[in-house]
Amino acid sequence: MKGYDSSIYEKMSVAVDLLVFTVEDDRLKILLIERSEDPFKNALALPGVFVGVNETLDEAAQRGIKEETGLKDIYFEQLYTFGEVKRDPRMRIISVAYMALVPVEKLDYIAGERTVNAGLFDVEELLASKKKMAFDHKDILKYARWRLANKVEYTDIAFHFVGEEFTLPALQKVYEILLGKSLYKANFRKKIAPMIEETEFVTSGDKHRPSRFYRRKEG
Amino acid sequence: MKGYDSSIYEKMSVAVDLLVFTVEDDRLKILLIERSEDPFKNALALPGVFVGVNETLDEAAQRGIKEETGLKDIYFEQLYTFGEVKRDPRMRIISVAYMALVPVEKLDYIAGERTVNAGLFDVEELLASKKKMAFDHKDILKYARWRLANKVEYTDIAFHFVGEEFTLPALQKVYEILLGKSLYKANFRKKIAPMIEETEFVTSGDKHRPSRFYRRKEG
DNA sequence: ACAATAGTGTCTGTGAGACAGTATCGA
DNA sequence: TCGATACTGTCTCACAGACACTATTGT
Repeated sequence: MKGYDSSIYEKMSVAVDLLVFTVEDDRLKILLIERSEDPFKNALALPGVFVGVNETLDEAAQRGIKEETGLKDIYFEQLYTFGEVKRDPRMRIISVAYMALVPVEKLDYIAGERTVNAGLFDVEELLASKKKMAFDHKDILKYARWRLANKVEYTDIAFHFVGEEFTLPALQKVYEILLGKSLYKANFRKKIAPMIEETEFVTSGDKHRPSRFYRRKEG
Repeated sequence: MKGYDSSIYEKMSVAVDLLVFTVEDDRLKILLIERSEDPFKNALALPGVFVGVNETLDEAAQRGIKEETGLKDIYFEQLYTFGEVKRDPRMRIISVAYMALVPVEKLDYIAGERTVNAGLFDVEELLASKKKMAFDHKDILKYARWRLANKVEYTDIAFHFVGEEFTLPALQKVYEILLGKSLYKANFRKKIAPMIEETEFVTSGDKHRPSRFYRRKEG
């Protein structure tokens, strides 16, 4: 880093953009806001915050999640950093995208206080439509959707969409939604079996056989 | 993004740090420089460049690779963005880390012109030793090493360490180095058979059976 | 009894792991 | 012929896919 003298390079703004995903009504959804100002007035956008000088990227992401959802202690991970020169027409902004995964119950809990112009949107529908989103946010969403589909195959992310205790049909549905295809019950259960343990509880009230609740097992 | 008025947030410097990996003498190596100035004078560091205001992150990475190795058109990908507040003791710098993977022949080609204080270092040795590196660069290296080990299992990255035409023993060695374990010849060949096609060439001069050269097949 | 969904048993094919064997070079 | 490395054949076992079967609730 020749001389490492940054003064000859102009500094820039660094923002964290948030992709808060959840599964609602058997669909993958994302929390978006409707912009109230130009540029991209009235367009859908990812919520985001600027990174403060005394704040790490993770801290900024956490702060943003708190501001938008009221939640802390939810799962999130850095996704990718977007640095096209003109991604924001006004000024140079580097955007570090973070994904957060939330069981929908946690969001419902604070639904009443939801910002009036923020809400959950169907991801597949949005991506399939020609609807424009602000900035490069549609590209970011597309990339995040792709990563989710990938990671569900070799990690545990699907579990972050369900609560502490969950039924296997519910968890399977999450897998199916993320993978975009249906799975065989028996095979799914065999695959998941080593990662979970039974609870003593079962569902009730449905007009069919009740479903047992499980929780994650360490290991 | 409340108001989207960035003026209340101070701007910061954004740098790209480069992890140029290669395989030399059956070892995973990385290109590092020895710092000539404080802070961390004489410590090993990742080469890096600041991101210019009219330059994307990828362009900055490419420029940095060119400056350090003289090479362009080599494989690279964004790794992760590091944003600890005090990662650089002098000022706030956000570092977007990029990995580049190069067959060692390409680096040898320009070995004569190598910067006097830059060179290839054995990655495992470095990580196992207590030797300090500048800034948080040892953490970055550790993470990159981990990612390489992971990605080799479900992607094609290993191919970037060999040239256009390569023998299977050579490619297998790359896999073994990245995975950190030895593999069975027969199984390895069966696994990559669908990804390659024969050439008409074989090695010669060795005091044993010659080895056929292969090249990648599309698909 | 029936509709509906939860949950299990088992056959099959595919692919990774293990290992023994054969092939082809230089000396 | 021998040492060395390239390359192949084949057995086994774990696991994913497919599908048929049983179980338990409410009405």
